[in-house]
Amino acid sequence: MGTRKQQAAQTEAELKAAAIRVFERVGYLNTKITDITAEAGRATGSFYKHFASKEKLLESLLADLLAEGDANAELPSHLDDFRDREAVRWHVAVFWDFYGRHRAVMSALQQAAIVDEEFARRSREMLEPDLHHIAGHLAGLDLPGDPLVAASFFTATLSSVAAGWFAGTGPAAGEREIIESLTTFLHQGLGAR
Amino acid sequence: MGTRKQQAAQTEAELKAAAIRVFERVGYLNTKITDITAEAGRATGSFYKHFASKEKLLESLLADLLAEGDANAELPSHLDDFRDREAVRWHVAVFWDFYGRHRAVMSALQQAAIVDEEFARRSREMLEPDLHHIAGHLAGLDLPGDPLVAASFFTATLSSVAAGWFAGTGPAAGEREIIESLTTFLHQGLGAR
DNA sequence: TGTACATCAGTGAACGCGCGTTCACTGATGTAC
DNA sequence: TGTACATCAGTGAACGCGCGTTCACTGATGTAC
Repeated sequence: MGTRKQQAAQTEAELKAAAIRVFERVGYLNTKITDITAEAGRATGSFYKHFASKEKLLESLLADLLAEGDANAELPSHLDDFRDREAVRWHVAVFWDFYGRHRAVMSALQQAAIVDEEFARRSREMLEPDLHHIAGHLAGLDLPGDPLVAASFFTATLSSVAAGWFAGTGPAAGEREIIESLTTFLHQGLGAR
Repeated sequence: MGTRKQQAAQTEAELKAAAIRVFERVGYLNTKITDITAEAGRATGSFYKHFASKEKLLESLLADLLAEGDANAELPSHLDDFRDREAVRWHVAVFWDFYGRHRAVMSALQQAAIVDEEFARRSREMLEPDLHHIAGHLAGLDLPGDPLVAASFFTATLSSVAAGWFAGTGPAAGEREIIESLTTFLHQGLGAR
């Protein structure tokens, strides 16, 4: 009964896990195929039995991540009125948690987008629903401008602060503190009174 | 009289200018030495008469940029109280203008920092005075947290929005509109009342 | 249940491409007398 | 001012390293009878 397939699936999973560890250590762009196979304790050729290229591996990791993202979207209806500070805080915290658990893949995607037009396009497409989702929470606020522009400020700030904090290049502050400050910053920035 | 040195300086300047054009077209990380020399209409070997490597070329471009930055710092004492929206607007506009004129080098530096620890360190050091400079303008505001944290939100938002806008990946909005909206967003976010 | 053959994950040495870097050479500018 | 030699920016073909990708091979699992 499928021992062979199971073994293969196992190896594939180990390669993915190894890739994530290597990404965390040296970054996606600096990662060689042999770094990944060495980290997983496998032969070089093994990689190509599972992935056609480093890009395809990243696509596979992205698919895992999107699967979880979709599951998130199924969550019980969340707070959706950004006049309410608590609604902003909830969104910040959820994003923060997601970013933290997937920081290696998130930053790998950003790095891939820099070098590869196809990933850039895809990343933009991935984030667009998010942008409209956020824009949809802004009714009733005294916005600093067009709702989509305001929403883009929100997501730009959120992701660049999260990226900096998880990469250790941001200000030296605790996670709770950052989330609270960021919430206030965003809530007020969007024109809450 | 120094015709030879002048010629050499001229060629070096042309190589730099060509590099900037190539960076704008394909990005720093995707740029090959031969792309630069071809763009400048020179032979491959010519590059190495002027720069030891692509990194050294970028350092040279960075030096030019820092020279201008220092000149900026000499400007007549500017508005420095961020309770005043006009002071925020001034900083946003100056940064925006600077980023716009040097977008190729700015994004090249960001890309280099991703792949090269040395550039990452240097970029951080370069931005730290800025951070403290901004933090120094925040007295009297009802800040969302620690002054350095608030200042880092300010610079993170500013540079990621500028990067997105100049790369054409941000929201489709006019320059004036973005600057005004961003000013309001930042001003309010920092706790102005 | 046993035997003979097929399939396939995994191996790691070898191959080859892309590209950074070098180097012998050229011809023009600079220097010495 | 002229001549002979030195210097040096610029050239582009050649070299060689790093690394992605392939491929013939192995041995274990699956299948047929």
